[in-house]
Amino acid sequence: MVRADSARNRQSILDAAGTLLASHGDAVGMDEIAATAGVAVGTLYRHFPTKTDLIAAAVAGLTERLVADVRAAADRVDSGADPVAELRGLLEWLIRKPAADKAIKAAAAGLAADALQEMESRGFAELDRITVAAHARGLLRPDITTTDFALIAATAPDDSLPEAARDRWIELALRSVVA
Amino acid sequence: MVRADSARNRQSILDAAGTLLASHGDAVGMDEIAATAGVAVGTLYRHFPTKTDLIAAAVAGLTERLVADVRAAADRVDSGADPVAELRGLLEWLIRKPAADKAIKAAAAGLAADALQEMESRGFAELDRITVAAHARGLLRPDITTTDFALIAATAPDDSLPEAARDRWIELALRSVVA
DNA sequence: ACCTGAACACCGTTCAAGT
DNA sequence: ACCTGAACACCGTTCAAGT
Repeated sequence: MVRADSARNRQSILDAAGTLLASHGDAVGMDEIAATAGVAVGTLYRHFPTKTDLIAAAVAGLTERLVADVRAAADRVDSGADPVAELRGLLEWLIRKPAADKAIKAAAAGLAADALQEMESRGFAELDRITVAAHARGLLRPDITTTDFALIAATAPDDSLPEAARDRWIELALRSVVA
Repeated sequence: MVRADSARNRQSILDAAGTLLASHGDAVGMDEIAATAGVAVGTLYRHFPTKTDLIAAAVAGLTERLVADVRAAADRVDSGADPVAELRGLLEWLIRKPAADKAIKAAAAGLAADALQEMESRGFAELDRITVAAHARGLLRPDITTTDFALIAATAPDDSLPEAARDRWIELALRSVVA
């Protein structure tokens, strides 16, 4: 049984971390996060033994949303939507996420691999639904797999590139998979 | 006229930084680099006002080699080599560089954009030679430009991905440009 | 002009004391 | 059990003194 104030503190810390990391990226200090959350640093460290752990927890929310979006896209495909258009939409989402999430993503640079693994294990099945549907309609090159899409997603550029370059990247990426 | 010892110090610092960054990445402290170079920290800061500047200087060497490699590939194309094979070779080089260089590359994470710009301004012309030759032989899709290759190079994954994934990435990347 | 290295500032992390 | 916040450790950077 967790104490009510402990649970509340944990949530306050996550909220504060999410907000501050989003606006200032990696640069926020643990002291500042603790102050914003209304707790002492020691309390912060009781919940998250290291700054990396805290960032990982804050990024987890991002992953949730990604998985939810992939599922929504898969649902639309089941309802007759164009699989390739949905894949394009997902890539656009991945690249164009609001600046707030970008900052978190940047802050989590070192965690990219972990996050991808997390996404794979939980969102892979959803992505696979789209791949299967697309193949059933003969829209993809025969050898393209769901893993290929994960690979493409993993190498997606961030918004440090100019808009035109990002659009072009999506075109080239889709070109490598469509029939 | 620079004092001989000053020039010597600068070189010692660059050598030490190159070695230490290569073996330990970003983790090396300025004190350690200074000690290895046989100078005081203050001297290090006289030559490179910030750690970022020092890393940038160390990375410059990498860029030189990249440009040289692109030029060599372009020369081989002029001598009749297959342009697509040369492009594949360049991508492989980019992904598979020795671990030592990778560490420097990782240490220079924040400088990626600058390095790319540097490469573009100096290596773009070399890369363009390959693109032109490839188009002349009808090997590329008509709309593919040299900028597309730079874009692909910029999004190349590093060796955090398993070998098979890196090979597959190269396949997909080439697929998006070949006719 | 350039070099030295002690000192400063900042920030992630710990821990003895409190409730 | 959990919270507090002063203290520690580490590292990038500065600067007064030396040559």
